[in-house]
Amino acid sequence: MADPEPRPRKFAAPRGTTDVLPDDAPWWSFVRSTAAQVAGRFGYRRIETPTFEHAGVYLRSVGAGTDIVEKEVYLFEDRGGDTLALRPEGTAGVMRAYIEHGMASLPQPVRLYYVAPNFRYDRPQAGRYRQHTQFGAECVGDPSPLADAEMIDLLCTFYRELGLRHLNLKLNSIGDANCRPAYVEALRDYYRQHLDGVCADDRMRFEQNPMRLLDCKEERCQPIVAGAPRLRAYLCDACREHFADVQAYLTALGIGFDLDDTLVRGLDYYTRTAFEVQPLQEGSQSALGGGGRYDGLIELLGGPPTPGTGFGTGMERIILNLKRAGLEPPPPRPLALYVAHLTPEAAPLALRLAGDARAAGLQAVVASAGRSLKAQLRHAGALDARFAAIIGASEVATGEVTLRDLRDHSERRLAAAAAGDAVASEVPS
RNA sequence: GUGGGCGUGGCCUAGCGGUUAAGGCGCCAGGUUGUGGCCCUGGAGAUCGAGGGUUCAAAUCCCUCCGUCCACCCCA
Repeated sequence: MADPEPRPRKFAAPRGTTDVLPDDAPWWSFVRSTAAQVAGRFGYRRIETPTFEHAGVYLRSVGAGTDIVEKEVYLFEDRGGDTLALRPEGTAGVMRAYIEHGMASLPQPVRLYYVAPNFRYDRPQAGRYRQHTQFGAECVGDPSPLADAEMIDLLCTFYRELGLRHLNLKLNSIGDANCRPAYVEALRDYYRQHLDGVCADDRMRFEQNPMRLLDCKEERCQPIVAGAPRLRAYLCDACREHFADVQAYLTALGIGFDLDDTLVRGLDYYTRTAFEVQPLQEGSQSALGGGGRYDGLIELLGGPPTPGTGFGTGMERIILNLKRAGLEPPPPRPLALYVAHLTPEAAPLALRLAGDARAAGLQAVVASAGRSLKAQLRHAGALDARFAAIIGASEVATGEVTLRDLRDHSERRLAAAAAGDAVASEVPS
């Protein structure tokens, strides 16, 4: 033999991406179907937008000065020369679709939800991936605080139905175009006096995105954050009232929350309500979900002035927390029937029998050809099958099947055509 | 972008300078003629992450890179 060719290089999944293997699939179907059910019960309808958009959709809407736009967006040029971007977050694409398809002429508000992958080029870590999946919902065309409360209610209901406990809802209002400028002014004035004692990031934020000075985590900046003017004190009457109503509705719903002055969204089109949910325990990073009101966004994307509010929540982090909480996903369907066959003549019967079982809604697997009966039954055991059908020369001759109960080891012979039903009558489907 | 831990067959792990890299799980096959889960036996499967260096000799020491995990940051 000639020298074997050098083995081709083995590939690994790109950094920050994961394979969802069969063992984890039950978690995913559980979380996905719960999302669909809960959203459906709130009257939200599913929307799917492309995984990539013209880059401007995201760059304009997510906003300059944010980490996402500065360094995390996957940008690429296609062969036709268009500049495109992989979806870094869910809302912008949905709003683009709202505008493009004239949803403003549907009965308002329009309630939409999605489950879709998002892409951000940041450094992977526990619960942080370059591709992650978000369940999100948007309520477009309703300016009232009731819509904000509904979003939070939907999100909390979702978590509750999954079985997640010990969550902390943080709530804030960041004002609107009427009142925020005065606040930002005051904040700037305050920080101007403290610029020496503040971290380098903060000095940049001071210039580019003063609101985000408030959520600086740097220890030495904390006293300065603590002494900063309170945004809530600057809210105009309309915003104050809106915020009070959101809280009243949440209270009526029995949803607990903590007010948090430092919870901010830096950009102008974010208005009023902002919220975030995190696991109660390790309060550091790893928000499970968050959202808020974005009354300026649709206009920014070229649509008519339209209010909107929504949330996004990370599926991988949810599953991580479900596992940490010691919960189990609903068990997958068991294998009802394993069909063993001993001769080439038996194979067609085996295939037909498996087909009968499947038609009855059961899970059935046919053994690979050419293995000993012992090997086939061992395989059946390894797959945790409930029944094994055995088809050898003797069964072929009589058109029968030997059906073995793998729990109590009992066996009986019956007509091949009846075997599928026999299994079905004993295995819940 | 910054810092730290770790990289030995599919998985977990032993070996930490010296002949053909060891074990467990898993996989495949046998333990007589058509029968599983226990037990026994055998087999396949590793250029010890990659490249360079030190040495008579390196999986074992040094350097670089890559990957991965964890934390910071940010976010979901």
